[in-house]
Amino acid sequence: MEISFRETNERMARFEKAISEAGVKKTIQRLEIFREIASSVDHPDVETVYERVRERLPTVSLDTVYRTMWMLLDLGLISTLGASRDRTRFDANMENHHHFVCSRCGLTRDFYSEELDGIKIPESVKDFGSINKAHLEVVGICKQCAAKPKPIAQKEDTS
Amino acid sequence: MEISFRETNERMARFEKAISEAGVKKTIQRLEIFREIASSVDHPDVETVYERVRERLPTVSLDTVYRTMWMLLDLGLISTLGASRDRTRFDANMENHHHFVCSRCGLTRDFYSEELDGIKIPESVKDFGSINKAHLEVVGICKQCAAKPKPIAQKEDTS
DNA sequence: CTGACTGCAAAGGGTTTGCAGTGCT
DNA sequence: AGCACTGCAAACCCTTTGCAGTCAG
Repeated sequence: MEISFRETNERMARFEKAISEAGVKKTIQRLEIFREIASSVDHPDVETVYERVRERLPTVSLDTVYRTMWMLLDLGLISTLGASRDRTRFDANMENHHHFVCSRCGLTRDFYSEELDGIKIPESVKDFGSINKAHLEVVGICKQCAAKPKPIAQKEDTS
Repeated sequence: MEISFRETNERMARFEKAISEAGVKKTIQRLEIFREIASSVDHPDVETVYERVRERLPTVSLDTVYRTMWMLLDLGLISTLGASRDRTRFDANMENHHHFVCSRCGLTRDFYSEELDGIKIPESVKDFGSINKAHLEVVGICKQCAAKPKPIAQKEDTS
């Protein structure tokens, strides 16, 4: 499965715009890296993007892909799955529950809602596979982080 | 904020039961590591669990905490946040959407639902902080993994 | 032209593994 | 007593960083 031609084009246009507005240079590497992520549906990791881009641009280096991904994130052109957590975190709460996650510091808290537990998942999702559970991930800024000024252009930390 | 005394006790009872049913040894380390995660609300990472357990059990080693966490996961006593992904994965889809995630292989696919986009988040969640967005994470087993037999007692891979 | 960007190689940091000693059942 | 488990240290792998050459604006 591929992203539609039209959608890919729209994403590329957004890229051009963001790049020029941010005043950063438009290099072949950045273009190809963004084109790769913009045209894939599988949410690849850095290594995967690297391998795919290398087919067209054999000289790219892995660290350029890393640098570019964080840059694209800063420009708001892409996002990370799971609120950009780094280390694995664990949960001993085995009941049905949902999460509030702070996108700034990674703080995660449980909340409960019977209404949400009974949520209706579209039939089409079953095309992907069998469903075990579902939970809502609410992303925001926790009170503690809101009190502090936002760090400028840095990878959000997860302390 | 702490987990209630009653709830912690229930979790400890589940631990005893699972440990003996699995026929693995009940060591001080495992007990204290599970007690720690079972009584915390903040979904700590391995390092954090390590530091906290070390206050009571100064000789535990970091690798024992790692080994124990994976064991608890195998026993179904805990789970990981964000479907146990390891490396960071990226998403160029900036529209409102939701995810289906295979807990076996990490395959992730988008799906859309206007009904879900308009979901009602409990007022109480605002006590944690401001809300930017929310999306449903549906966890299951993808068709490809369902066709293969499940690997025995291994950390799920995310290829 | 000139500073931002890339590629390389080396460093850094989190996680895993082999092994000998320890302790649970 | 036997064997699983722990602690230690080294290995491993993913990610970041310093630097000199290169290239977009």
